Amino acid sequence: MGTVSIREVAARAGVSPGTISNVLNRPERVAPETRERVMRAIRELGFVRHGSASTLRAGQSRTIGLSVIDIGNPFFTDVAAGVEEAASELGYAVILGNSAGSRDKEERNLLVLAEQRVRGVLITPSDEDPSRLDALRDRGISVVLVDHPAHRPDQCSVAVNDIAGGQMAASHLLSLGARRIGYVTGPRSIRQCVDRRQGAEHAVAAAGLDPEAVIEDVEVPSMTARAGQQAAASLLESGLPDAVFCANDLLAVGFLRALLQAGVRVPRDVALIGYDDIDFAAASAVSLSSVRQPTHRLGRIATELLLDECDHPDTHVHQQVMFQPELVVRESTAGGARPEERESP
Amino acid sequence: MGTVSIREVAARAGVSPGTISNVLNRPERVAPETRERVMRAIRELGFVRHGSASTLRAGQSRTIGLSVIDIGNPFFTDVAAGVEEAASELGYAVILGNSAGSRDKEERNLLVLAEQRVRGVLITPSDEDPSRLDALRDRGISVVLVDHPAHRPDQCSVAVNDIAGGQMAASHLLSLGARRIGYVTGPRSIRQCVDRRQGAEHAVAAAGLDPEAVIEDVEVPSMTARAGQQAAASLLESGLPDAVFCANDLLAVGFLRALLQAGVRVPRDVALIGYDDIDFAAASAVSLSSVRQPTHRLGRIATELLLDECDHPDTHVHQQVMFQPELVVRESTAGGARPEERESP
DNA sequence: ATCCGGCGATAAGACGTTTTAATAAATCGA
DNA sequence: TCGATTTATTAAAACGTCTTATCGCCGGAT
Repeated sequence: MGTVSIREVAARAGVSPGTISNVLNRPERVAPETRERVMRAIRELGFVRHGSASTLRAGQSRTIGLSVIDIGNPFFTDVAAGVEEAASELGYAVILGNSAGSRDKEERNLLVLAEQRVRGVLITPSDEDPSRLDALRDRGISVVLVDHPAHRPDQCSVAVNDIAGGQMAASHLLSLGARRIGYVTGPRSIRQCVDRRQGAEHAVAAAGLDPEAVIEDVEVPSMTARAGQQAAASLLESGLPDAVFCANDLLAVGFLRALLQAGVRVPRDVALIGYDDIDFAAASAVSLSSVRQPTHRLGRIATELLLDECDHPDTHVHQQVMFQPELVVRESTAGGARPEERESP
Repeated sequence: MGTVSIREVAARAGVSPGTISNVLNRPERVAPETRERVMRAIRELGFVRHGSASTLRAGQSRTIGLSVIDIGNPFFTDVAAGVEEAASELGYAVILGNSAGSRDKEERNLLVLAEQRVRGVLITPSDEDPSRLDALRDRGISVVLVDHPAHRPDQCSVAVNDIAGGQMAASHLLSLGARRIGYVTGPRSIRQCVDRRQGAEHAVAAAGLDPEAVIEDVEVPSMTARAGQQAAASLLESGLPDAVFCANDLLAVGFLRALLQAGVRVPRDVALIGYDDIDFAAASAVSLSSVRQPTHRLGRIATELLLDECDHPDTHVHQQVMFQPELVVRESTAGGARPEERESP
């Protein structure tokens, strides 16, 4: 029972342990006949290589870490699926960490990854502080930023232009006639929220208007549907703007639900746009306009960059990949906020 | 640079390597003064324990594996969040595997987990074949089934009564007057699909009707929104029943979308119910009736059972936990399929 | 003064693999 | 036929930690 080691396989095949290792790691160096004999012994004994021993001796593992902010958000799930797919193709396992927006939790997760001596880490950092990541790099663990542009040239990153996305969303709302735009956002420590707002400001300014007068912030503590509902409640109390831009679709879905429950008509009374274009945006009560990001590719490319950096450190060139988002118009902004649309009640 | 080992910490603190190990693993055995000195050295040198060396020597790791069928399904995401949360609290890391419905992929994932010498595995098996899991158990890796009842008394499992759930859904549809019910299902190899149908049969039989005459199967190859759309297309062609029961919400969301696009009114022309009660069920175009499962708890309890089995093998008693699902009625079955509801067009 | 028990700390040997240098065997050119 | 080269295999030493048995020390009982 229990564990069968390389030694027993060696005995069974009538060779030395070193040869087993060669069959496993450099099969071309061992004679075909011997190789076949060893493979048979492995099969017959049900041998499975001890990854920890291998990692210990070889000094490097076949696992990578993935640290995301909210595994419950379909955006990150799609990214994770892309990561898992690419990693699995290249023979790597993925250790998942969910920081749930907490700095502490993220730190603990990174410690676990460091202990596991993962080959590299894919991370959507929960804040701008680079010290923890530098610590990882000092330990020889490569880091690729996901959905976050790298500030340093010696670091890979894969991101989507959030400023452009915010601009698209806001100028779309402006084109519908909106002159007061609510911006429902998560904490300011989240770069995405800040960038998307900045993009919105650009759009407003480009339209010859004053961003301060047009854009009204509603900040909520997390980026979930529940928080979106809260935001709607607060805005219903203080007075609704012409249009609302939610920093992600989860917020928008919750926001929409609360609005409809309160009898507000979308897009007639308020136009609404989200961000991420998660699968359900198209299926929600009023189908949701949004800003689409190539999520699956984000995960895949990030993984490929990371593993290229790990497996070919000499030829690897660091890249900061920046994708462009895409506006998706649906019912929630169709026609829009102008009162003359359709007959009045 | 790079890695600082226990030995250097020992030198710095003026003790032997064994003492460092004791501080790390049995702090109570070392004098408070020494402990403090060691902790300081650890901090100053930025020492991080080499998990692989530890695993190799100790013969057991602090990681568990999680193998799910579809990480893109919010049901599994919620389960995974529960798992991650509980594992993290108990100091375990989670290695994620997504079998994407493929037997091969699942097998590869399990091999990786075996190589990593994970302490245990949480798995939603993609089929009924227990041989792969037995192989894991033979290697001393505990296995807990998630969303799947164990057939053996010496194995833990956490599941939800799918027969009861199917019964709830179907009897609800019957109570609305439905006499022909479409059942949109994934492959028959998926136990959930089979059980939920069986529950529906019970409900139909209990109503004094013939299940064969009432229930009409539409089988699709995967349980995604896209597949739901296909199912709708096929049913639109062959003629719509009074009501439709989709084996999960993803199918139902896609089904609903296709129906609405074809001008079919829900629930007036067709009543529709899904399964899982994912977050978006309440937010879809016509809010979706569904059968709720305690997903997060499923993941948490499964993890707690697994780690209890690992950490206290002597006192551990195997449990087959079975939760009861809950019917959630929303618009998609409100009023229902009877033609006399509301005025005609 | 001696012995005993208990506490803290240590020395040294695993754990299972990879790797390096070395050996043995086979192939080749002259 | 002989040395030179290549090819296939091996022996043995790591990798960093945990653990077992051992040892020294101190206080208290004899």
